[in-house]
Amino acid sequence: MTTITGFQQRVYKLLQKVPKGKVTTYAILAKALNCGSSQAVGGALKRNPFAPEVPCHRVVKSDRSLGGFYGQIEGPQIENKKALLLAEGVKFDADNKVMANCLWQFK
DNA sequence: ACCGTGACGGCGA
DNA sequence: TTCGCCGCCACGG
Repeated sequence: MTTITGFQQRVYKLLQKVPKGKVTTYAILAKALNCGSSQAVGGALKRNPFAPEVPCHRVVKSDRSLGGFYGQIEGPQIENKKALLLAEGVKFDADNKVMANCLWQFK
């Protein structure tokens, strides 16, 4: 039973606003949603019922590390996430961190 | 209705 | 500069 709460729907909608080749952070999303907790955003993405429709792979932590993907904070899925972003033109640092200029801000 | 947990963030030591 | 702790909102059991 996919219990989609209004908050989650809001997160997905906003996330779809992120263009290809750019990434955003949980904090930025939270702020845009006027929410003080990025964890809430992460929780929503974790339970993301719209796998490919919602580009949850374009969301990284505020320290620009990959964060999580498909319910995992590390593992093969994360590698896939990185590959996906690379395929979209997002560049990474030597420490598996996205370049700051690739960050998308809701302005 | 209550408590514990979480794909996080920021500040302090 | 790196590691650790507390705080935040929302959700599941």
